[in-house]
Amino acid sequence: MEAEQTTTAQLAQELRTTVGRLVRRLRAEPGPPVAQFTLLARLDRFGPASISDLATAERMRPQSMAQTVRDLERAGLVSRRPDPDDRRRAFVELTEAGHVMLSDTRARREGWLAEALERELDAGERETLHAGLVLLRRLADI
Amino acid sequence: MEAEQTTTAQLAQELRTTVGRLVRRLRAEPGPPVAQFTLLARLDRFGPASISDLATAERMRPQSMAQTVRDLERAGLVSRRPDPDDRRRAFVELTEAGHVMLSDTRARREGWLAEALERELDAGERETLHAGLVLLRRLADI
DNA sequence: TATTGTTATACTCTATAACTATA
DNA sequence: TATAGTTATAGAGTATAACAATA
Repeated sequence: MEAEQTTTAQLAQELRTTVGRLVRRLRAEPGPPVAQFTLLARLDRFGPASISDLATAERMRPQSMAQTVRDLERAGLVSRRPDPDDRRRAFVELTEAGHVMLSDTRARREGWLAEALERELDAGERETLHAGLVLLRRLADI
Repeated sequence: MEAEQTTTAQLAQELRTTVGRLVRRLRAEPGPPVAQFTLLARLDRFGPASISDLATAERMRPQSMAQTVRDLERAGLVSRRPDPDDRRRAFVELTEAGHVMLSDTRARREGWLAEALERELDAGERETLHAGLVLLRRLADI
């Protein structure tokens, strides 16, 4: 089907372009780097976790996750608590400063996204967006 | 509304996480770097354009776009044609090699995304995705 | 003066390779 | 041997600053 194929290819390009624009928009917002903020938010929502678990959750190499954690640790925003049952592992958790940074950023600056979702989209649109994200997630996990 | 706020915050986090995963997934696919491929696809679809126009279209700094164009030019995939009406400007356009690379990549490797859209999603889901992308684009353009 | 474009430089993000320590 | 984690290194992607040429 010629028309169908064209549509799919266009959708692919649209997706690529839109994702690129969105990433740049997110990055432009002041506050900690996106990857670091994402990790802080994850730790806050799901609690302490090991490097491996965090890497798996974000579909990222453990070495890459280790870098992000190292940067956050140097900034004093997360700390490590050794796993008493397995001395190879350590739980990464938010420090008090990490909590403060997170809520601070959410409230003052990085809240941009949440605010935009509230302000620019109505309830129905948020549902549509959610449905779209579920599909994007599925594509990302293939 | 407490519940409403929580939902919006969660949606924001979901968006952030999903976009991150998707970017990494796209990057993992073999072929030319994502930014370069995106530009090749744009030139193919919309025709020659100046650096400034391309930067505006992708919501990117002209200096950043100049880098991408320079890399593609060095690889022989795009060329510049001076604008006869304005000697500051030049039109960036696909070379024959650029066309070949584009269709080659689309067919063999980078076609992953288009294929996935065909294979993993049905027509209704593609519509939902499209609607979601329109909203994401709106958010990116705020 | 404003616009188009360039080069230099730096930061973020993430990957692969090679390694240590523990299980 | 397998798993958890680290450091070293490199490449992609993009930004800001400072500049040159043209309008």
